[in-house]
Amino acid sequence: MRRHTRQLARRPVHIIQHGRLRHTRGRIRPKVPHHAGQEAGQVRPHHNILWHVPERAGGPRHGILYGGLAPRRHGHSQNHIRDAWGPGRRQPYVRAGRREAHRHDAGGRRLGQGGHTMTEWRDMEERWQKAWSEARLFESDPDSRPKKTITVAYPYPNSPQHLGHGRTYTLADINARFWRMRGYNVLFPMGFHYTGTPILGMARRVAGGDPEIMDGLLNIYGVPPDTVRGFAEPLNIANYFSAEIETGMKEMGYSIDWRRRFTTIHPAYQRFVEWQIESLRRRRLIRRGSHPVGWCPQDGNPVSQHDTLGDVEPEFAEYTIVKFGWGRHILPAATLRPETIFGVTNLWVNPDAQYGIWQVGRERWIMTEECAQKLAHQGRRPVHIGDIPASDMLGAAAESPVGGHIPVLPAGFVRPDTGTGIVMSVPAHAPFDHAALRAIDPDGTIPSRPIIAVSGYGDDPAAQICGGLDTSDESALERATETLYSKEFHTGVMLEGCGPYSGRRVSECKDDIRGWLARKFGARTMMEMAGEVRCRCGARCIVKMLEKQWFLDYGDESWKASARRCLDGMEVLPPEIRGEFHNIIGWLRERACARQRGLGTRLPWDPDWIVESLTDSTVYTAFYILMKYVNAGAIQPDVMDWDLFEYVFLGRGEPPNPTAQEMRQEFLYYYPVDTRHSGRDLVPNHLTFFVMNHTALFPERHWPRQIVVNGSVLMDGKKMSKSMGNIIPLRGAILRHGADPIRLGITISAELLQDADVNLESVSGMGTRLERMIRECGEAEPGEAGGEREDAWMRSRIHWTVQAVTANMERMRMREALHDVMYGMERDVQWYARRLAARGRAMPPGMAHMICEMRARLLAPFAPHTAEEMWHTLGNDGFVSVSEWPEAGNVDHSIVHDEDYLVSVLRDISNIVRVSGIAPRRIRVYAAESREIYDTVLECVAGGAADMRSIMEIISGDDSKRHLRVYPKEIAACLKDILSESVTTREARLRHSTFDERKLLEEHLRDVVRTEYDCTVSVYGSGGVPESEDPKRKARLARAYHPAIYIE
RNA sequence: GCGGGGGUUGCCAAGCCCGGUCAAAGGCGCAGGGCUUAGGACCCUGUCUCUGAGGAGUUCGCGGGUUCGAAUCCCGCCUCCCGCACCA
Repeated sequence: MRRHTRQLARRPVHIIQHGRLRHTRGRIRPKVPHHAGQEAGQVRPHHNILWHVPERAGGPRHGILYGGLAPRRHGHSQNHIRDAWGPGRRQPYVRAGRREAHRHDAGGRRLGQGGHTMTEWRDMEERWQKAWSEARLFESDPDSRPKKTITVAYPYPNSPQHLGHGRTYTLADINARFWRMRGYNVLFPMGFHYTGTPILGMARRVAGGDPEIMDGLLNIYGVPPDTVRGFAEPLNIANYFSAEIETGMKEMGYSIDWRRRFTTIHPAYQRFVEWQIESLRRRRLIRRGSHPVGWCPQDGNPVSQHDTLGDVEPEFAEYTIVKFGWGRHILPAATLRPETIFGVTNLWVNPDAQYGIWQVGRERWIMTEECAQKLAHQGRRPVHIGDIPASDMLGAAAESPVGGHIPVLPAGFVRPDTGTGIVMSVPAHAPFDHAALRAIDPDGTIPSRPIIAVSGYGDDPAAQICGGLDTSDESALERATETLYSKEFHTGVMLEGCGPYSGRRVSECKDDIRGWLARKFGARTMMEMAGEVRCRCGARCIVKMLEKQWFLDYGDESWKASARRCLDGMEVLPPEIRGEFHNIIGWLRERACARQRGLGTRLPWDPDWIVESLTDSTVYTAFYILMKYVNAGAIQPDVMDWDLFEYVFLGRGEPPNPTAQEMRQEFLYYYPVDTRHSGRDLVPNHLTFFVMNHTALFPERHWPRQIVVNGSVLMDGKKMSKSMGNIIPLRGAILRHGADPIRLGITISAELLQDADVNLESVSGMGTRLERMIRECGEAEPGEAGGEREDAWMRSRIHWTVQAVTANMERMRMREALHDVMYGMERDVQWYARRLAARGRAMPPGMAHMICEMRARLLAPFAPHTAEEMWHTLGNDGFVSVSEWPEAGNVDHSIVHDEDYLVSVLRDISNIVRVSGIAPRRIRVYAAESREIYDTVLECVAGGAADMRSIMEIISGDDSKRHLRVYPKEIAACLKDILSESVTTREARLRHSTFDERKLLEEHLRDVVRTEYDCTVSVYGSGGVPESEDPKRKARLARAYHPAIYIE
């Protein structure tokens, strides 16, 4: 059994943890040249012609350009739509008075005068950021209002932020801004996670002048050369990028309380981590054990993915070392398939390899030097006591643990650096063994010993699968091996002669056999890299068993139970991710919680170890509350001891000082966390640890209330990564597109849990839309809002929108909410403008104002800068960011119902016009006069009868309806109509059974149609229309809600 | 292997939980028109097929089933992606 690492990487191998079978994966990382011009700080906005819109003279031309739903070209120009904004339209910004003065207060140059450059847009955003900051708008301290503590996983500053990071933070910010407007005292803090090893690796590579990383820093990240030189020092990297990220967050307009900022190597934070880890230890959740890690023998360091050449993830395979006796010596054969011990016919050694004799415990093992070195890192101490030529072993009769003697034979495929250099030969089940054995024993003197029955492969599976193969073709043998191993593992059954395991499935008894060999025959295990992994220094990595490693026992059942209880008591959004948390808790087990290098906090009781970085970042949400005091100088880190934390977090003991008392009060106010935001990738680790650690450290009333998980951001359908060259740095994107358009682009591109494929065109489309909204605010004046039917309709639609947006935002369905604000409302306003035009009215100024103001408020969480600009342009004081979230008024359902009807009739007309190609001169509409059948069927459907048979039964069984029995055709037609409508439409129609179609058509359809088609409109009842008025006999086709139409 | 999530009309992406609002939202792209000296931007219209009448036909990975009715529910299959730990 065996052998080539090359092959190991391609077939299922046993990974150390629980012996779970796991596929190793090949990773392909195409080299893609980085994109020039993406570097932060190198974008020159004035060169961005896409954004340059020349100023125009006639400002009013840009009145709100709502075209109708389907204005025809046949008739008038569409200008009536614009004219709907009517007399209220004027040159903006030329009026004197308070409002005007106010606008100038808002600062400098305004937008909305007919186009802007990117520079102007950025000026606008910066102006508001500055105003917020000066007004300390987002600083939160306890007060009498209810609170919301909203947090996001803090960033690891080893690179600038890109668009992908922006998504989680933007969602959190939208959430924070929403609740703030709803009257909550929102705490939204931010810190920086300095702890960790990747920065260490970067620093080392910079120090070594690694061209790849230098290129990345200078050209992709745009770090100035002078600064990069300082990056040999890890702290400089973290400081540089955290500042960079912080600036980016401010540029994005995040409503963060920056007074609470910290880094995880701040002395105060370290005191906090000491308290945390010590608490866990006192709760007996920390223990000691040994643990395998990838290891570079040259550097003497653990290696993880970012330390390896090609960023290969070090993965381990677990070999079983089966001891074969040979006189006073042991021949240790390493195998991945211990179950095949029953089928061994011989051992293989490499005739060209160097073997030595090593004292291992009380035994003398024969193995290669490489093997002895590896064992030395895995808790054994082989002592070299001599060499032995491979030839001395050839022909020896080795004693098998399961009985009998087998010969030692030579094989070239045995690699001295893999396993022990000695291999079990199982010719019945291993194609390589079969081929090698038959090559030196063509007559079958040594017969195969099949021990696994596997359907489709006969009595000698390896022989069969090798049947048609060229056995000198290694790759063919590898493929055969892979196929056979997989088949045997999953479907194979142990044959007779396998001791207690006969008749059992391979997949079920493999681990048992390993255990049995270990117990009865002293078999050992040995870790080996699954595939060749090289350190960045070039050395080949091995597996090292770290002794006396500290573990956090996430496997503790009672701990898991309380985590489940916490989870059950909290909201998880989106709901479908909840099950995943439970699964993860299910398989969670001990996890190393300390390591030997990197930035971080030392274990209080064992200063040789540093608290591992996913362990020191589980409950820091509580620390923001204290950090305000540290940053303000109200308390010094050196007095933050065990007693202080016990008091502040748990109320234990007496307050050590007045500040502690204040902190306790603030903690009680802000805790628990109301929302924890994070990306999906953190679900199996940080978010679950967040839950686990809270339950271990805090009383139940302080357990988190809600977790919100979002998907990541893709570029062109691919995950953003440096090696793909598709990273869009956030700050560069802001320069190019503006913060608000990016915020909207990210939010609207996908549902919460979906990965968002952001396209930059739609981002800039957002920009122009926002700009138009600002512009429109400049043309709206407070005033009379109109009392006509269409005004009432518009108001109802606004109320409906507020309801829908609010409900969606409460459930973190930000995409849908934004959709209603950006597009839904837009569509309503278009219809409104069309109705106004039909009646020759201009939009009442008050209504235009109300629409704009509602937009500003609903948009404020999403596009805060734009919303502030709109708010002030409308003449409001203060900040929309802290204004009240709109309350939804009552929706007049009957008006909405009637307008929906008009839209549907209009749609019918435009369909006919389009299909027939007629330029209408006259449109005749015949409204159905009786709705008895329709209403009857509608009632039946509402009552659950949706098929003809049951409807006919109901009608026949009701004296008042029985007379309708003779109209089955009509009934069927009504049923079809009704079923094609939505449930909400049906309900609305049920409620408005007194609805008078003809009257509505006469009063309203006429105007709308006439304006758009420039033709006459006649409305009739369907009964008794003289033939002169109904030349094509259409009137009889009228159905309820479907007037007959004739166009000439 | 274990666990999770997908496959929708040119692309991205809703809908699926709660079956008829679905030829299927919205965005992008594309086409025509408007506006503009022009380009860009913006606005309108169209964008599965057929249609001189509001209609019909064929679609939602594949194959079955349940139902008056399925993108939506059930069963089977194919296929893609992600996580699996000491790493943020």
